[in-house]
Amino acid sequence: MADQSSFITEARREQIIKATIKVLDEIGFVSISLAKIAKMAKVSTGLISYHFKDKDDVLDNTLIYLLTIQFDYIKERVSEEETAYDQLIAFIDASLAYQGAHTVNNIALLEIIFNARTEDNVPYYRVSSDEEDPLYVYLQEILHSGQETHEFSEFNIKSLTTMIQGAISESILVNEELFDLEAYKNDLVSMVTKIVEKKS
Amino acid sequence: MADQSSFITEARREQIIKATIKVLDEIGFVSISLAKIAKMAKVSTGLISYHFKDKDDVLDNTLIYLLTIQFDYIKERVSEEETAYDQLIAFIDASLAYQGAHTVNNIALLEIIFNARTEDNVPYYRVSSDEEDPLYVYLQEILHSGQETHEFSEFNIKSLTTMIQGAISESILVNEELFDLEAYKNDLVSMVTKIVEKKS
DNA sequence: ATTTATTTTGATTGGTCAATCAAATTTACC
DNA sequence: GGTAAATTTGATTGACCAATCAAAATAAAT
Repeated sequence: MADQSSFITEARREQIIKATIKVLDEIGFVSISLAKIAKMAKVSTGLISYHFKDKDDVLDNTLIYLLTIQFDYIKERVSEEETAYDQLIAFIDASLAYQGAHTVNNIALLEIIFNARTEDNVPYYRVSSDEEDPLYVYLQEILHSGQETHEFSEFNIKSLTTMIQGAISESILVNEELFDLEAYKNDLVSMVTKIVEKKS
Repeated sequence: MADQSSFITEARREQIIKATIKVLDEIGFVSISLAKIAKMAKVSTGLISYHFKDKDDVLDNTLIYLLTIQFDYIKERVSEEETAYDQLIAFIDASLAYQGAHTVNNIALLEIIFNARTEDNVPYYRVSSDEEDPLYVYLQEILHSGQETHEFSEFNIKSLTTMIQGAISESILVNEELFDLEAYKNDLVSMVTKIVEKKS
């Protein structure tokens, strides 16, 4: 019984989270309201309050949901590779591929990270992006292992991590129609290769 | 008389814009209101409506104000240099230096770009970042002239522009205390150098 | 079948907001 | 000094919002 009801609860929570993602994509964080999420999910406003503590709780859970999906997608592809270099390429590939294929999720993620703030008004974008962000840590690990095995040259890991993540993030922002994601992927890979490769 | 009153108007507008920047830094785009801007500027709410069409107009003008300051700052430093390579380094230097020195302005800029939307709900961050963004165009020109004079190798200009801008933007997001901006600047310069330099 | 627990609804409440506007104040001009 | 124009105030209005809650509906248990 406790299990059964927990299934219902989980299904409802996911339904509400998915509706939140859609609304975020359509009208953005600034204009979102529980009433609009409820309408999108085709439930009453009270039901959202029943399954989540408050509005912030809905958005926090949506953020976790989005981060988890993205991380799993990338990790799955990277872990298929053997060498640090192949893993690095797979990381870039998968990151850009995820963005191309899950635009709605990415907009929603962006909207939350750039708008949500902690109770003491610290923006989420200043809290994460650091040691705490699993993707950051993961990329750092790849770069580190490549240097350990002397597969890579002696660059600064933190700086290259920041640069790669920035280069990936930036591509979400550019207008899709005018931007050839595939070409960018190839170019970014060859640029990063020039940085990590050992001088011959 | 028309001149005098226009002076007063301009002074008020700037006062309100500066207050808006402060409020954006402190509480963010989501929580901003005309009442809070008025309080920060120490004027009445009605006065803001007298000098600006509506709330969006205040924020649009604040965005233009911030973009102009940033662009002028960078352009001034880049234009002192002669060669494309020195200009490229100066561009990176100045961009990161501006971010380090004008944190409040940068937060405000970020808040507007990642939150404001056009009337048909298109986020500003999808409108700019392209051919329209003066900084983008400026960086592309530097890269282009470097290739024209065969000072640079044959990389894709658009891709490198996106990568550099992403690498610069990303550094706003990382936690200041844990991040050595000076070190990042040097590393980014040496990474970019590896990409633009001709094979010897 | 009846009772009990869980889930869902939608009206309500107190609060904030953008924008308006009549009245007050200040400034410009003669 | 007096008048007209420009500037500034702050109360007001109508819309929207988050959160609450009593009542209804559904499901589970006996």
